[in-house]
This record gives sequence, C-alpha cells and structure tokens, in this order.
Amino acid sequence: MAPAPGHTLPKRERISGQTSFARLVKGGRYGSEGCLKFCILEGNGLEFSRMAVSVPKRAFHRAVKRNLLKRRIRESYRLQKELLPPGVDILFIYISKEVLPFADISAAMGKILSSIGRKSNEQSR
RNA sequence: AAGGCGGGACGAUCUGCCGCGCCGGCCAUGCCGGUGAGGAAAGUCCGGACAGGACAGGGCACCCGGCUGCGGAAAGCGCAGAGGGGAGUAAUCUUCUUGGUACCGUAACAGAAAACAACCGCCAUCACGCGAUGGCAAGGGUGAAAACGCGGGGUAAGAGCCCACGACGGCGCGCGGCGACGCGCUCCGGGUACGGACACGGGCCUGCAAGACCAAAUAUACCGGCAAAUGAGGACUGCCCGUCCGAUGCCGGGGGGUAGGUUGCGAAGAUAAAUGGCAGAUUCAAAAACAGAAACCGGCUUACGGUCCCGCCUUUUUU
RNA sequence: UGAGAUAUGGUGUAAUGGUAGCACUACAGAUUCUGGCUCUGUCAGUGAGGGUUCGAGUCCUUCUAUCUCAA
Repeated sequence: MAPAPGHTLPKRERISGQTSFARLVKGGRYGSEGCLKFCILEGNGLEFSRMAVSVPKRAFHRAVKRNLLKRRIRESYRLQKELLPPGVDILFIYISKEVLPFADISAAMGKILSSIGRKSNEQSR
C-alpha cells in the first residue's frame, strides 16, 4: 500500500528555537495515549501546524535507538497530520521503556490526532 | 579430515511509491539535478593543529617518558628486531627493559639473623659437671627471598681459603651486526632485592559551550540641541482648575553589551538537529551484530552476527 | 558536546603495599509478666577484568555505574 502524495513535512513545520519551546511547554496542555505523551498549544499565529519530537535519554542511552524512535514518530505524524486543525503547536514525548515497532506508534498517533481534531471541531461549532 | 595459531578484506545489493538535510539551477512559495554516517562515527586514554590568556632571559619546584633501528608533525603511536621471565606438544602468544648505584628508605608475620648474621650445631681451651671464653659458617629449621653450584685440596673444626669445571657481573681484545646485542679469548671480582633521590629527554594554562562579527528591548558613560527655581517634570486624574512633591527632563547621536542571529564549517555537515517508512527480488531461510557525524586531524582502547582470502602448527588416515 | 570527581557489609564512614576496622541496621541469646532501653554473640564488604609485586582496598591499565560543572 503506497501512500498517496502530498503528505510532506518540510522544515518550517518543525518547532525550532528556545523561545517557541518555552512558550509551548509553559502554556500547553498535556495528555497521553499508549506509548506517547503530548503537549499541545493552539494559536501559533501561522497558517499551518508545527510539531516536535522528544525521546528521553534516560530510557535509551544509545543514540541509534533514540533516532529510530524519533523517525518513526515523525513518519507517523507525517502520514496522519491532516487530522489536526491548523495553527497548532504540538510536542510528542516517547514514554515507553521499549523500542516499539512502527505499527504501534502509528496507532497511538492516530488516536491522539483524531481526538484533538474532534475537540476543535466541537469548539468551533 | 578434525582441532588450533597468526594476518588481511568486507560490514548486503537492486527496483517501485511516499518523505527528509545541504548545495546548485530555473519561467521560484514549487520543480529539476547533484550529494548525504562508521569500522569503530563510541570511550575520551594519548598526541597535534587551531583559538584565547600568560610570558625579557634563566633556574628551582611539580608532572610525564624510558632496550635498538626505521617511519612519523608528535604520541601511553606503528613496523621490524635484541635480551630476561611466563603459558602452550607446537604454530604462536604474553609481559618487562635508560644510566648510576657514593646517598636515603623498605623488607610485615615467621625466623638466631632481612644486611658488617649466629639459635641449634661443629671445633679448641678451662672445668668432676652445669657451663664459660674463643674460633667457624658445612648441616638443620623459618621465610617470597638466607650471602654462587658441584667435585677435589685444605683444616682443630671449617669456609672462594685455594684449585678445576660451570653460572653471574665487569675491564680489554677479536669476529658478526647500522644498532640493541650475540659468539669466542684473556684477566679480574664476590653482602641480596625493590623503591626514592640524582643524571638524561620532554612539558606554560584553558578549551569550538575556545574565539570572532552583527545586534532588538531596558538602563546608561560621553557629545549636541531644546526646556528649566520667573517651576522642567510627576501624583491625585482621562481633561481643566486646585492641592502636594520638587531638579533635572525631552529629542537626536553614541560606545560597551544582553536576548537573538551570523561565523568558526569541510567534496555529509545540521542547530529541538537530515540518511527514514512501506512493498518486492536475490544468495537454502533470516537483512539480521556492534552501533548514528555535531569544530578538525593522527593514533590507542573497547563492542561486534556473519562471510571470504592467505600463511603456519598438532593429531589421525591415505600415498 | 566538552571538562572533572567518586565507587569499601543493608546504610554512613576509617585503613603509611603486610590479618579490612568502627557506628547504626538485621539475626540469635540474656534481662523483663510482655515490649523498649541495656548487655553478649553472629551474619554480611573493597564496582568488574587484566597487570606489577613474595603479597594489592591502596600502584598501573581497560571497562561499568553514579554524580558534578560549563548554557
């Protein structure tokens, strides 16, 4: 099953800089689903949503495993990001102690994004 | 054939769809082209470049190094070799190594004694005897280590005390080797081991989060202009009046410098940080092990599934 | 990423290269009608591997773990 084109994730859709992170962590709301914990803050002043990934060094002290998990989270976000309303900053934190396969991470990501999308639809109505 | 030893190479490849960092191009908010992790990128154990600080020159102190030759910018570096010790039937592996010891220290326990040795013992003299005095260092036991080994001579008893052979150390000569050193000859020597001090050689301190550049906001050295005890400006108070406080205030320039950014930066090169996901093919099956560049370079060390190549050793069988 | 420090019974700490000590804890016993306090005794340790040495907690070396500093 080859994914349809159009699911891109260019650099401007990533959160960068000390100030953006400080604003998100200070003002955001937290939640968790399965192996993922997230922190979300609406209204970044842009036309699109932005994301960031964090894998704690305490759980995986080998850089190879951390990079692998970050790539899997990023990939699952890229394929399902149209569920999210525009103008949202979101940070994902990996909380499992084991290296889970892509399918599990993708499922958790789908649940998070769809629940956020539903909430924002109810609010706008 | 089985088992082992040493050395070297590799660290999947290809196709399709979706996607990422950097560079370049263009009719430019996209499309095209190029390029994109390792043998250890790791640990941070050495060394070097580079950068900042310190510094006239020299010495002391402190730290580090240690056989030889060659390579190397240097290295607790590599290659080849020398000598001593250890492991293995063997191939082979492993570890140590400067000079000088005049000076200083240590040698626990045991033992008479751990460095100018004398308990038992042996011998001589005196003595009825217990023993005393003197000589000796063969035998005993202790210990990690006990003052060269063995044979003969010698003696009261003995001893490198003397002699032959051998081991060890040293001066000299000859031969071989670039050299460490080896072999041979002559002569000489006899209280050990380890460490320190002393010689010899080297070493300033701190590290890319080093350092360099640009530079909001706020405060402000300094400079210029304007207004000011004939009341600037502020508070009550949004404005006027009034009351109170009362000496600097406003505007512009400007230096250092914070947030932040750029650079340091490269034929990968970011700055919340790029190499991925899915599907398929290949070698019987399984893409699997250790592991992800963050300033750079040379080593060392450690981790590692599997595959291939070369040389050698042992055992068994066959010729 | 760079720089540095530490590791000793369950816990906190000592130990010039020469038998690893102390306190608390735990366990057992004594004392008490029972428990506590007290007294007596016991258990348990040098982070791991290799080297130097007659002999390493200590000296050298390689790993492992934990902690600190630099923004």
